[in-house]
Amino acid sequence: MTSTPRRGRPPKGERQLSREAIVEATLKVIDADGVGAVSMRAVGRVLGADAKSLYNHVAGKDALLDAVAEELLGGITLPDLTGGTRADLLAIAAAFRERALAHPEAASLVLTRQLASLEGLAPVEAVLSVLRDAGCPPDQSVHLLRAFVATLIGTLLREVSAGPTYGTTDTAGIAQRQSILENSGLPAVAAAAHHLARFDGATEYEFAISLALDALAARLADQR
Amino acid sequence: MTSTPRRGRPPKGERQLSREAIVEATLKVIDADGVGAVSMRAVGRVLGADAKSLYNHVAGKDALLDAVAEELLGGITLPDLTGGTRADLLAIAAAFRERALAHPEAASLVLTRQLASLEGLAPVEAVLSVLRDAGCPPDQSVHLLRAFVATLIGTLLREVSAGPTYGTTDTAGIAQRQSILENSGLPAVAAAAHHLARFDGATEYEFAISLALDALAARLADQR
DNA sequence: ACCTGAACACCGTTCAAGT
DNA sequence: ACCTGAACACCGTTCAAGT
Repeated sequence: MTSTPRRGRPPKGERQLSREAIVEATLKVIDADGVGAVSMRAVGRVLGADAKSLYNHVAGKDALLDAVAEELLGGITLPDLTGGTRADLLAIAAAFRERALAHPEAASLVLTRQLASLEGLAPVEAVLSVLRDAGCPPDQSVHLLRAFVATLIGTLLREVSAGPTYGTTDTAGIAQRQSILENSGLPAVAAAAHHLARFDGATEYEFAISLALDALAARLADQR
Repeated sequence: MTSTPRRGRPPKGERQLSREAIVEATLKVIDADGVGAVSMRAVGRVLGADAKSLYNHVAGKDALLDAVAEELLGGITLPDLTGGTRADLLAIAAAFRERALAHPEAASLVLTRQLASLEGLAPVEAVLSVLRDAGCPPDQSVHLLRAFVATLIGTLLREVSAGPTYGTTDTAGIAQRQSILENSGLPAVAAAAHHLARFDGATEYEFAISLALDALAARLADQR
């Protein structure tokens, strides 16, 4: 009288698997428990399906993580461009950051993986077209794009990995870090301990991006 | 007549395990096959010991990877400071890069992990002391340090993950990428396809760092 | 003090067997 | 066309049993 285990494709309207649903389920796992918690079995569990069934829709775990990264990158809603170079680049960067902070656990995937697809090219197009409209030649634009993206990625990686508690909330932790730094024996570190022990993502983001855009503007001015 | 399996601690001068040897062996695994190939069993194999023995010297796999990151960070040989702000920051960044490129497969560990130890504080001290000597107040120094490091990390992450073949060697790959970009339907991307399809780590590094240092110098000048 | 056997609860992935 | 059972070669980690 035990329930006889089924085999083969389920008979009726049991939910069909799809690549899209699988990617979505994976993102759910990541949001809940981090990238490290992703396994074919865990994703299958979310969908009520066997892990092996996923292989009918994705090539494997690595390809699945790539797909999640592409989904995130492709889901960025780019701003309408106004023609103001600085304002437009600021807005593009903000769109990037917004997406990263919406899925902080997944952000490292986008920031870290080498993506080959065309999906993620829209932000690149946006930045390059702003630079082109600013009168920047293509070779210079590509250099500036890469430097700008590097700063953006480095800044966001730090922000998402620092977590929200690093800053204002955890006063005990701040005090402890500060005293460690003060007693580090390193004079410049000790002198800056108060500031090193604190971190506010939004402030650091604005500082770094603003700095990068200043540098970029200076190069564009040189150009002319 | 089969060899009887030993149990308990081996009787004599069989190599002792040590935290240091374990970290070194892990780095060997990473250099050979990447971070993904690290497992307690694989590291044990390198040392001729059982994976479980490692737990007598490190808390677990995650702590082991942290230790590798700290070893890399701590092993950076910092330049003697000359008093020239730009030259000194350039030299510090170069030391960072040199270490990253010496272990490209391991670099993401250092660039990505949140390190809590004091080992990695020497580069921070170096940068902060250069900024202090340039007359920059501590709060501003910390912002500039973080922005500078973000650019450095973003740039190096790209360089190590791009691999050496992206640039000059793989002419077929370059041509293919270029034609994909030209046919992407994105006008600015298509216009810059020739440059987007190519990547030279050293050139991009110099461009990005130089840009960051220009921006930093401008801020220091404002200050006064 | 330190190493290992046995053991547990996991992995990713292949492939044939099913519907 | 798509799902699963059986199977394989892996994982990290605990703990008691040994020397």
